[in-house]
Amino acid sequence: MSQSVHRALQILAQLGQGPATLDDLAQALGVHKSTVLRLVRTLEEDRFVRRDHRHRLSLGSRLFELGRSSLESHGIRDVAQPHLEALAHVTGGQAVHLAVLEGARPVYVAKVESTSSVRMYSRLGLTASLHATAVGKVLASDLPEHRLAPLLDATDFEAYTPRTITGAAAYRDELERVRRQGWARDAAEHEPFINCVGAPVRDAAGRVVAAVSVSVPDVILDLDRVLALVPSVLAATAAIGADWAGHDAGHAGPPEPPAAQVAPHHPVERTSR
Amino acid sequence: MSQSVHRALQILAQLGQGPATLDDLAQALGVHKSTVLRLVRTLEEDRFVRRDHRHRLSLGSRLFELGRSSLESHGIRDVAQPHLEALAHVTGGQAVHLAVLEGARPVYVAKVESTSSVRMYSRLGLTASLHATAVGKVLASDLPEHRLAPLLDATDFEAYTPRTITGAAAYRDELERVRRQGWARDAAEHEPFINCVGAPVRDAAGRVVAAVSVSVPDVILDLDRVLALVPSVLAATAAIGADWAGHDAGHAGPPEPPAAQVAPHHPVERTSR
DNA sequence: CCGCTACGTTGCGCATGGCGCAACGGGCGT
DNA sequence: ACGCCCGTTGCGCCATGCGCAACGTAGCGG
Repeated sequence: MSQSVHRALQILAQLGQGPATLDDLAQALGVHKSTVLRLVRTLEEDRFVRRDHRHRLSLGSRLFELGRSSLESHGIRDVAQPHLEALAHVTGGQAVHLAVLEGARPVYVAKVESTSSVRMYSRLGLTASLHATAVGKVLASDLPEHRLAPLLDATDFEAYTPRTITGAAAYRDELERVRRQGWARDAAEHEPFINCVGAPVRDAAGRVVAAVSVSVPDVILDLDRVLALVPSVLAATAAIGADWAGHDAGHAGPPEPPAAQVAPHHPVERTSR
Repeated sequence: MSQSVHRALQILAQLGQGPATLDDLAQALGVHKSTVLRLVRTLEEDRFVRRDHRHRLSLGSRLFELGRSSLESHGIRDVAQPHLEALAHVTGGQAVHLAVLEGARPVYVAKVESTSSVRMYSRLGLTASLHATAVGKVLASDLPEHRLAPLLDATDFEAYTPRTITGAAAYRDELERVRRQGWARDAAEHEPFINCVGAPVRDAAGRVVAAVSVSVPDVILDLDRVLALVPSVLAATAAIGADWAGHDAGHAGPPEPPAAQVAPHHPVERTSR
């Protein structure tokens, strides 16, 4: 929508893959150098980018602060963490994830690392696939049609493995199954040799607010044994939901009223032009 | 410089202090609701903000990714960490910080927590004071006049304690002393009962690229004993500088050529208006 | 059960803020 | 000492982003 803001964000994204020079950025965005300069200056004023001693641009410390806030703003994260650890324990040290829906994709907001030497790749704050993961199915399964339809349109149904569900129709069937049974599986649909089971965390009103999954390489447990973990997962999500309902009620109303504080600098915003 | 970008960044900063509604933001920025809406939509497209199930706005996962990159982009961080830990050890478990200059203020990019029960407050990614900290003095002492002057103008010389240096003239004298002796002190100038000593990390060309400091509450060690730590700090910074020169040379040239890869979406940028 | 309020959303018309261009300047390496 | 690479500046045009005011809707209290 807003051209210059979008470009500024592209600059940040680009700098996320390493420092760059002005012309690098200009070329990457396909705009003129001077345009980048103006955007960068604005970003610099607010500490979103910095320049090291010899004019190279990189991400600023403000992004670190905000990145931290970003994770912390998911209140459910702290509530869930102990339950995730307990779940990892009872399932024999498997990898456990908590994800929430953000826009069109699930995002991992908490995790417990597997204790086995075979590690699944995932990272806090990264997005997962909607159609090829247990958490994706769980989160999608609760969406009303008017939210689901645009998401499916935006999904490419990439076939990560031969078992990946491709096509919206088949996926809708899968979601119906998830809804009925109350949990989801991912039978080597994303990584060839990893099976997962996932279940929804519901708030007091019954809305799905997050999803928990357990991921197991099949050299550790075969699919049947993974499916046998479902009751443990359901117990964990129920416990998280209960805790969350409590915290949620306690926090009712804004935790900190965002107070009308404008930045004290720039006393006159538009002097001349 | 760029109005809409600046406003978008203000929105992110505001959301950093907690979720907010559209009108909250409009009021905080002093602009119309619809203006905020357009900016927020743009931020949303790129996952810089998200909306939870009922329309509250918070920071998006993209910020978490970038926040991580932001710290990692300081290559010196990884190089320095083991040396910082060694320094903390030989000084008896004191708090050790590594800071770099970003714009007008030092930023902590690595630290070792004190082992004593008296903890100094600091946080990775946060900025420190330029005039009232050892790292600030160290970083400022190496700046050429044309960089230093504007910084001093932008500094308010707030008197945190009775011993804080207030006024640019006195501060310039202090910088001269730092330059001559090769290290800086902070004798209860920022926190009433904490003394620090800091020293510069220099690259192969002799430029100051970072500063290391040791902070000690005076219930643990008196000022003289803190000053006695200077040789250890100097040894640490020398070691870091040497390691960094090696890494720096090894990395010569861009670590990853930022490659002209534009986002594959938005095939036509401007269709209509 | 209904009206009120609070919030997000839309369309419009104006002028401003941001754009590309082209030329300048300075530092570094050769 | 020269040339190249980058960052920086001033300018004029017009698309872009702005505030306004009206609409739609969902949640709430009477």
